[in-house]
Amino acid sequence: MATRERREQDRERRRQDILRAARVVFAQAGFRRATVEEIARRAEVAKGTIYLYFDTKEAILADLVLEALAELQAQLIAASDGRPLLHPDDKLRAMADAYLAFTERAPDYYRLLTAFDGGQVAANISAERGELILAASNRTLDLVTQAVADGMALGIFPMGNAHHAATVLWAALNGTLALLAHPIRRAMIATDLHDLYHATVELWLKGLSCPDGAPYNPAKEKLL
Amino acid sequence: MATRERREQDRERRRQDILRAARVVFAQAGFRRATVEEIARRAEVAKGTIYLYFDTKEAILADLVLEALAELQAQLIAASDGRPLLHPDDKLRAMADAYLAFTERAPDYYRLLTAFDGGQVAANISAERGELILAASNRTLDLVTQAVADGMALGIFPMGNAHHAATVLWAALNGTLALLAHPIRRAMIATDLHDLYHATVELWLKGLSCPDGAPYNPAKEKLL
Amino acid sequence: MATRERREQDRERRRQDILRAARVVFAQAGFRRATVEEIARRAEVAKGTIYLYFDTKEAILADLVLEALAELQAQLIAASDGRPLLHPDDKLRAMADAYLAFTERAPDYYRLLTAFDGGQVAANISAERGELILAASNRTLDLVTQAVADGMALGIFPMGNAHHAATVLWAALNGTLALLAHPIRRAMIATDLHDLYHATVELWLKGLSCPDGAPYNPAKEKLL
Amino acid sequence: MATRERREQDRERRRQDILRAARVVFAQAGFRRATVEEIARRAEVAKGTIYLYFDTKEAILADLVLEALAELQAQLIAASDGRPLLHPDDKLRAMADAYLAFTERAPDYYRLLTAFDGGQVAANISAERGELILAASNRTLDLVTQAVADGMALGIFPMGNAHHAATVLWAALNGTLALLAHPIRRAMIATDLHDLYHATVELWLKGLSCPDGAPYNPAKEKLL
DNA sequence: CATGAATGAGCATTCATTCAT
DNA sequence: TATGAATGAATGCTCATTCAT
Repeated sequence: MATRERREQDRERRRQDILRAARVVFAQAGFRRATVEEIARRAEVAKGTIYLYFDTKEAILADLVLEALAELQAQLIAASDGRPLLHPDDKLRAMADAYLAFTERAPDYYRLLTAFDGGQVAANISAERGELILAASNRTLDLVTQAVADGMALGIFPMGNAHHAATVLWAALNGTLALLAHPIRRAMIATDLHDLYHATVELWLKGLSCPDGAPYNPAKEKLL
Repeated sequence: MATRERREQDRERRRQDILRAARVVFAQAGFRRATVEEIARRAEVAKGTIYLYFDTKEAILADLVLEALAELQAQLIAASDGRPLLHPDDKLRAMADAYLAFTERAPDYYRLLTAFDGGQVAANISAERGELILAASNRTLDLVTQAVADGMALGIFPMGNAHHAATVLWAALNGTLALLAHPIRRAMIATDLHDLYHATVELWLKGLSCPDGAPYNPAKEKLL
Repeated sequence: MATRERREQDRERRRQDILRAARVVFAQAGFRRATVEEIARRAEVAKGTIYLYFDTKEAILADLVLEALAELQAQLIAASDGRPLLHPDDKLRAMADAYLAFTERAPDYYRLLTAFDGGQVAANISAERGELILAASNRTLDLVTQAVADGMALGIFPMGNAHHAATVLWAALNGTLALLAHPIRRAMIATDLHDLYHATVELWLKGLSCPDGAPYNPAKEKLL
Repeated sequence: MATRERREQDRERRRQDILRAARVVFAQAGFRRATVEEIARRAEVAKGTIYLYFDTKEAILADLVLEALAELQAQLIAASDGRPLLHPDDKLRAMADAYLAFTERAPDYYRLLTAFDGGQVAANISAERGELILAASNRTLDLVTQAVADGMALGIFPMGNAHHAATVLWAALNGTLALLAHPIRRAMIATDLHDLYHATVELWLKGLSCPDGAPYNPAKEKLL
């Protein structure tokens, strides 16, 4: 019976309408200041309708976060997996670029991700949803870890804890991206953000690959 | 007129009482969930009194952020300026350590700083206060910049944009510290946070000092 | 036309399904907290279907109350009418027992009856339904009245207003049963409820049959 | 300092204003349908003000119930304790009359008491308040119990379980009063309610005092 | 200056009822 | 007839801010 299928499609479409609206509202106002009323208005549905599709306001956020993570993951995969012959450091550059592009093409998704990281919000999310998010988050980092591990296996990066190294990189990138988020901090940065971001990547690559013993410093003895 | 001086002192003391109370309350409950009522209770003043010293709840936060930045700056200075003979990379290590220690000894100050970075709050702050915070924030980064510049001047770091390099480091450290903040993210990190943090510093030092041309990769040709 | 009959039967069956479901839901959650949604779920029909059979939520309750009264009436008749040779006071004992048994075997029906008595609900019920309920309620009391009247006719009870006497008994029984309903009140009663209930019946029988002039009190003169 | 005393008085007055308003609103609409908004409107205060004096809507009810029980208790005491030479049965008559008068002079208090007995409401009340209410409720019944016990001690009532007997009476009175509460039930009663009520008391007195063996029924053997 | 009572807009969530299909 | 998606009014409670004393 096509009716049922149609209905499911309608339902999914409506769900997406609401998510799309919520995405905008959350991004503009932040999670706490955003109101369900406003989301409903923007989605052009009644307030009660929201609750036919989502249990709570937090559940909407959780779904959006999952969506954002899925999107980010897709971008990272597109930037890396599709090109198996890519050199490991270029692969990591590509992934970092994909991340930056993601935050710029979908700044609301990025804000959602960081808003969620704020902490206070996560408490009210169902355990099941929380685990899904954790898993998705892990998967994203795993992609970076894999790229690093590949580089190590190929002898391009010195052997070591790939997960550890990947986390250092990822954290550094996040830190740089965070400069973008806050108006005051952003004003603080004279330099172009992209330069900063790329410099972070290059520094990490250099630091990782640079032979041990560095930073060599012949002047050190003189100083002390 | 001693009376007047006395009055000013009283006023300042009261102000500090309120700030001290607010610091605890904001740290415990987060800025949005914290209530002026609770701050007043903790400061042992009436709710209305708060408004004799601060225009809005946000203004309290702004002042606390300034306090936090001043404290952080003091720590950074203590870690660097006091020891002029310190080797530049050890100086940066010391500053990074001081930052980490600051976040651990005064986690509420750190939370305040990041809460403020959330963005939503900053919007409601007076321009004047905003500029003060920006200036204080800049001063903090300037300390790092100075250390880097010193290293460059001494020929220990290759010449370059010291401010740029310092920002890269600072952002990376912030990104690593942020992993601590969110429960889910934290669970994601198998490694010890301190290792990660120190690795970030070392990687930056190595990356900065490593001779250009790296990452050298003899296998690269073979791959492509 | 058998089709039509069939249709009527189907309709009636469906109606009963809904009533059966509502009975459970009302009993579990109380009238106000019960939701039409839950009734529909339990009856395995769509929410809208409910409104094809009942005008409002209150109308469902009204029908259930009628059902409950019919059931109670049936029990009272079974306890009395079927045994014409029963002595009037034993007949009343049997009816009282039947009432108690009814409240225990069908506590949901009993709760419905008392919920309806709460008053707030009754206001929203159609006049027609209200009259039906009044009539059914009267019929129940009439059974008791009849038993009392029989006793009077037989000279076992002193002549008097049978309806009046029956109402006194019925009200007393209801009062005793009500002690069961509320947790706090119930905790108040050290004695077993059944004892209380039977004592009420016996006291009524004694009081009714006891020769006038009682309570005889030889000590009375001394006191005053 | 008279200021403080004044303030306490103001506070108490306001509290009473709110209670008075709530008493009316609860009586008119029933607890569930009553809104805090409406109570505030009637008390001529803002909605938030209500919550300066009471934690929850339920807390208002709890206080009103306590007030009602205190008032009822006072009436019962006035009807009995003040007149030590009263004959026990007259004392019980006076107490019953006082109860009836209470329900008629303060029907909203009476409705509150029965609404509270509904059960659903009591669940949300603080344990402390619940115990206070239970205690107050017990005290009321204790007054009746004491009167019965006195009668037994004086040899006017046959010895027995005074508490048990008092509960039977009280339950019977409540049952009779309940007829008043519900419109439909009330219409059912042809007789005057007062007659019914007094008949209940007299029947109880007769039943209690009537010598055992009654109801004597010489016709019984003939019947069976 | 200090107080703390009063304010009232704001918000997430529920649910009886309607109606297009 | 049956469905179930959509509606939107309704409600208890919070809290930053004001202001009379």
